[in-house]
Amino acid sequence: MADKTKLLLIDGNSMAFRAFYALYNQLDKFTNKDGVHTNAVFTFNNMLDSLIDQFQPDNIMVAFDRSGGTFRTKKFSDYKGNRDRAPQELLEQLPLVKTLLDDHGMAHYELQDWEADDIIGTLAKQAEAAGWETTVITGDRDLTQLATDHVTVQVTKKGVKELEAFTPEYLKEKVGVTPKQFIDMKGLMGDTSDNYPGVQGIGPKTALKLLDQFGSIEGLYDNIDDLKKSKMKEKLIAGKDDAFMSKDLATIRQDAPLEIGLDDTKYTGPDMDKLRVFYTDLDMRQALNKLNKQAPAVQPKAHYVVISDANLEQLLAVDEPIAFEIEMLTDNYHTADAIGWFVGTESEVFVSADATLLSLPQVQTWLNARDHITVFDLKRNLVAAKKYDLNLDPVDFDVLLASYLLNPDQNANDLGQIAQDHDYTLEFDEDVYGKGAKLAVPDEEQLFSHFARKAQALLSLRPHLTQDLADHDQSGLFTDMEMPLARVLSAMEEVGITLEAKTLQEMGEQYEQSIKVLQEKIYGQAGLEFNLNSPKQLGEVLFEKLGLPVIKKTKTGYSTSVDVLEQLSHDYPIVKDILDYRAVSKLQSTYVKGLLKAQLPDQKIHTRYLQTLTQTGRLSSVDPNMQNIPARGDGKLIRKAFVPSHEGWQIFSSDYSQIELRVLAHISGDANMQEAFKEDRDIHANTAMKIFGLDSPDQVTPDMRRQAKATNFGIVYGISDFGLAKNIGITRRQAKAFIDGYFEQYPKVHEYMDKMVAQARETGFVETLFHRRRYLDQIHSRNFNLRQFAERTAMNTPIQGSAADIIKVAMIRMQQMLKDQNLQSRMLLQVHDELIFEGPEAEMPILGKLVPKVMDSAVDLDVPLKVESSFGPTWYDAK
DNA sequence: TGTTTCACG
DNA sequence: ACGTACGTGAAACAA
Repeated sequence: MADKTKLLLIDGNSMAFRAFYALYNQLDKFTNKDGVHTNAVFTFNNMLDSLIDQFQPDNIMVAFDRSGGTFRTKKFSDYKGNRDRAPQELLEQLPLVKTLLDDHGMAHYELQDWEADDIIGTLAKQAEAAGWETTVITGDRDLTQLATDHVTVQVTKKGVKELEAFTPEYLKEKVGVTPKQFIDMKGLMGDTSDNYPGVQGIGPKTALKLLDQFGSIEGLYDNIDDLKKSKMKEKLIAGKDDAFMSKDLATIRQDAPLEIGLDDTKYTGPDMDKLRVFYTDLDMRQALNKLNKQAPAVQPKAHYVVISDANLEQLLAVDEPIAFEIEMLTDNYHTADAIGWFVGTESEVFVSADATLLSLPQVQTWLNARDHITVFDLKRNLVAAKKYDLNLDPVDFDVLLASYLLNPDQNANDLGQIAQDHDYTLEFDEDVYGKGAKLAVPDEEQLFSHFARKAQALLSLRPHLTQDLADHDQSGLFTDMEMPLARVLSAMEEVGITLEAKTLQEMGEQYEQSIKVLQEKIYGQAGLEFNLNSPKQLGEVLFEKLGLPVIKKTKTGYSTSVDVLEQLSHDYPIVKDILDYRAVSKLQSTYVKGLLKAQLPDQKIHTRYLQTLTQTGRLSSVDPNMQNIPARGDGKLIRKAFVPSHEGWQIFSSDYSQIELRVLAHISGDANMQEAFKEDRDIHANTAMKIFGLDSPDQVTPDMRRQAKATNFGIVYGISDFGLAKNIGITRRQAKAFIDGYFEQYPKVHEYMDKMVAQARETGFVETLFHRRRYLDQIHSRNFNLRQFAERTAMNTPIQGSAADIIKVAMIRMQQMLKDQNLQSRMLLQVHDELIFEGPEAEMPILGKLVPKVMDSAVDLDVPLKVESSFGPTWYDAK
């Protein structure tokens, strides 16, 4: 027997409301570039996908209310009279939802004077007559009156994901009435949300009892004389008209004069191309990516020439700007092998799976004679090329770097994504190469086609990005800072830093012992063994079994973080042991074991700096992270394992002193703060004098200095009294007094803070000294937290970002200086405000002069930059 | 995959 | 009446 036709009837308004409020708190995250909100569209879209999945309908109709009154408001002018008007952010999305339905091949309908409910009711009746199976989707329980053996009403439960299926049986079981009686019940009870009265004084309990006895409102009033004299009887008699009117209002009509019929509900399926345009217009990336997975855009057939001995001449004859790339499958280009490379011109793309061709002298000569080469991820290509002794000096444009500067948070690290953002279709690497266990080189045809399309995308994107950079006033930042920096970083990564494994292993053995001892001690005190590394288990032991006071909770349970444990450690010795255990096991797992795992056969650590990740312009470091090697406490000993790569060499280190506060003094123009730096005073003591109202530095106690230091940090982070209070353990009132005092003493700092927030509100972004941008969409959020966060970021980013700019300039100049001076010393690491070198002992005095000179002259501020240096036989000693 | 914790500036 | 310090990465657990 063939399956019956399946019809899905959706209450469009109800679902749009649900969709809108499901992501209401993220309203501001869901906007497109024109500021149109998309949260409801986004959720509605997901709902449609899951409904199709779940019900596999043949026919669909989404019914909407039409604005203006209906026949119900004509009968009873207060009908739905107490409803707030839907918010503008939702109303603007309703037309979008309807377009979305069109593109999905789903019918929608609305009718003057009639509600969506009546459209659904009418179609449900017609479908029943035609022998179809109907499912109604709504957030409104009133529609359960439509349930029959062939009509199921699915009502959304909490949010939009879960549905509750109302069949007549289920309704009877759950509410105690039949679908028809549901209307009688509403008639007696009334409905506060639809604002009709029912019978005054009759609630659900009484209504149910009466319906059980009399079957319906008609039955009740036909036999009302049989009721014993009572208050209820009086109420019923008094409310008779209201009861009938309310029943009438509650009744979903099944005879609406629809201009459409069942034939018009056919689900014709999505139009992928239209959907693609729709998602693109609304910047709905997630939906777009999902769609591209299901139905990859038809790629224009890409032509390519596979490089061979026979046609090498053709490649070498190319004399125009090219796109170039050496492709690798995995992230870590220090360990990855090339899977191929390509050269693209406007008219042809040359591809190869044989990277050794890059070693050919004629290829190298030809490449080095190019005027313009465009790549994606310069640093990655530099490292890859180095394996074939190839320099890539002519590369003058990195699409990745350009796109990062244009908008650091929209950077996906994938050419496909960047292309898509510029309305250029290109498959994502992940979709061509797979990911995780499925990562593999595809067949040659697919691989080379992808190469060819990438080459074309690179050439095509370059002029647009170049223009955008110029429009943002970022051409200098791109050409003179990020592009040269990529070369500096690639050199630093390739040199790497030598790790003396033996030193770490010995430390590891000691840690192992400590861990064992501490473990036993803790188990003994707890009276049981458990997984100490599990915050969950630890929380249960401490706060349930041992009954320690709960100080803080996380969203999943008890917090066991240091600040909590430290408060407990005075009273409970076990907690002190746990803190010690945590400290040692962190060193063991992350640093001893982690670093040893990352060591390559040359005994060195080759980290990768991520140049296009942070929102502020800082670098980050991965595989392993060399920017968070312990610098304080016992952990600092880890640094002893980092040694020079040659006998007789030393490690040299220079760091900027208080660079962020100096940057703040400069960009705020605050005379008091500038004076402190110009006279090289202790800035924290200076601040202490100011906020505590002291006359001389002698009066500053260590504790005052500590609090002033925290306040200085707080200012840089975009202060809040709460945050400062928490950090230094004072009351919020005191913290507020500190901040007020601070702003009084450094008035222009206060002005700066206000100015940055105002600028973010006005332009949507803030900038560093070198025009690095960060967009802050949430500055306009009506969510307090998101807005406050954006305001703090507006204050902090120009400071942190300008400091990052400055050290980047210093790095570029330093690298050049080492070369110009013919020094053997080399730059190894950058840790935000610190540069680490290695070199022959004899060069240490030279570095001692040169490095601070280059660093403090990297930029000319209204205050001096201060640099402190030191050197020694290991990183530990270079302190 | 998300959460918690902790290492750095 | 809200619940916050800014920027990162890695390990381990808990799903």
